[in-house]
Amino acid sequence: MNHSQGKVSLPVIKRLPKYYRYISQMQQNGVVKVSSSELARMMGTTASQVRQDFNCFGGFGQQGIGYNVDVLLHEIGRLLFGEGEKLPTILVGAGRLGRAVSRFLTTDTNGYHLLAVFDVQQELVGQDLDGIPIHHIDELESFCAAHKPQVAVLCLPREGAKEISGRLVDLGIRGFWNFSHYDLSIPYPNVTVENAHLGDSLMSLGYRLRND
Amino acid sequence: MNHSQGKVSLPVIKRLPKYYRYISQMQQNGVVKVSSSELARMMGTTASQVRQDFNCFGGFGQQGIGYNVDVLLHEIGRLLFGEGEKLPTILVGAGRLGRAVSRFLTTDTNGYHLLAVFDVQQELVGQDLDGIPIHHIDELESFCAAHKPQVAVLCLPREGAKEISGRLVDLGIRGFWNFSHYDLSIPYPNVTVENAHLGDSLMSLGYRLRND
DNA sequence: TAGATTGTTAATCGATTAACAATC
DNA sequence: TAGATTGTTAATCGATTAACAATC
Repeated sequence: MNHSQGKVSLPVIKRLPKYYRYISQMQQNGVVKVSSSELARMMGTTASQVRQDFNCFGGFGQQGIGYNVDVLLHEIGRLLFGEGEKLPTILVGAGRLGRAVSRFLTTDTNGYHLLAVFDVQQELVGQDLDGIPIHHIDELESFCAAHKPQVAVLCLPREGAKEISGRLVDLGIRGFWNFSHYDLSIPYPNVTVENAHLGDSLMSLGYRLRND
Repeated sequence: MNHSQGKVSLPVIKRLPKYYRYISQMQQNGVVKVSSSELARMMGTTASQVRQDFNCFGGFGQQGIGYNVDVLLHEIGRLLFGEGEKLPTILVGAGRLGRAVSRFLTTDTNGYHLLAVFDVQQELVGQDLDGIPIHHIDELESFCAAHKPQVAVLCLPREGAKEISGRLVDLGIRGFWNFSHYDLSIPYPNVTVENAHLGDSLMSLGYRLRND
């Protein structure tokens, strides 16, 4: 065990969820022990990379033996989801995309607690999404002052996103999961942003298809 | 003008949609000309990278002058969306995510033509999504034989995705936009796959928030 | 002890950035 | 011509892969 972590690179971080998925499946299949080369084969990478990745966090294995599946899953889970404390989260935009994404937050992942949904449409206010109440966007300030959410998920058009994200930063939001076409990365460098533009992902698929 | 393209690297391809978005906005604002350094500032990168990127495709500018916005948008659009011919596409899974994603395919992007939606649920069969008919999954074979779709968008659970993707490859699908948690990249190396696991993206945001 | 497999250092590879000659 | 800015080659940086010593 060496350096518990001195700034882990983004490529490594982005691989953690994939490790988590594969190791989680192994546990469900009753597998107890795994080697870096077995993991590498599944992940489509090299044993070297697997060991390098895990050693960014101090190393989870035993020399000569391999990795214990339970230990590995627990440690990576802890990295991704913390120590059981969940990130208080709000969702802005209750359109089709917002409704789909809320499912992920409430049932398909750990580490997040969805407190409320906001929308501009008066018709939606008072309704709920999987039991989470929909508020009018004007209540953003009072709600955030009272409940101090840390993460905001943006499922709204570009125009709205620019204005709303500014307000949210002022209200203390530290992390954005951004599906709007407005690019948040530059204006708020001290806030963590995960841009998930569906359109971008689809466009690059098109290019690759035409040119492979 | 040099090499029209001798295998462009994935990082470059993934930046194309972002260039497209920014340049598109400039055109809407009536901007006629742009330099690599202006683009770099907007994109949050260096002028060097902008020029290197464009030169993967032969270079779109004029020495001493800069880049013409119309030309740039047209050329990058051509790379992303082709010459007007749209990729015949099907969507598998008409749940919340499928309904959200269909919107992107039909109205928020170019280059794709959504032919049909498939689902296992009998109640949905016969209904439509933005005018696109929902078929039962059992009709996949006959439909594909008749209409020869090239792209499949997977919005279904992991278990379904494994089986369905195998069938789709046999039916001639060349490209997948995969939202399921099942990882397609390894089993079908000769097919283009864009994995867009929402869960993965959300998990890495969590890690970054806790450790920044 | 011998075999297996990790942790860790060194080598390679690829992507980004810098420099500069070409040219408008 | 002088200034601006690209296209392109060279240098740097970071990430991946290989090698090997430590250790179970």
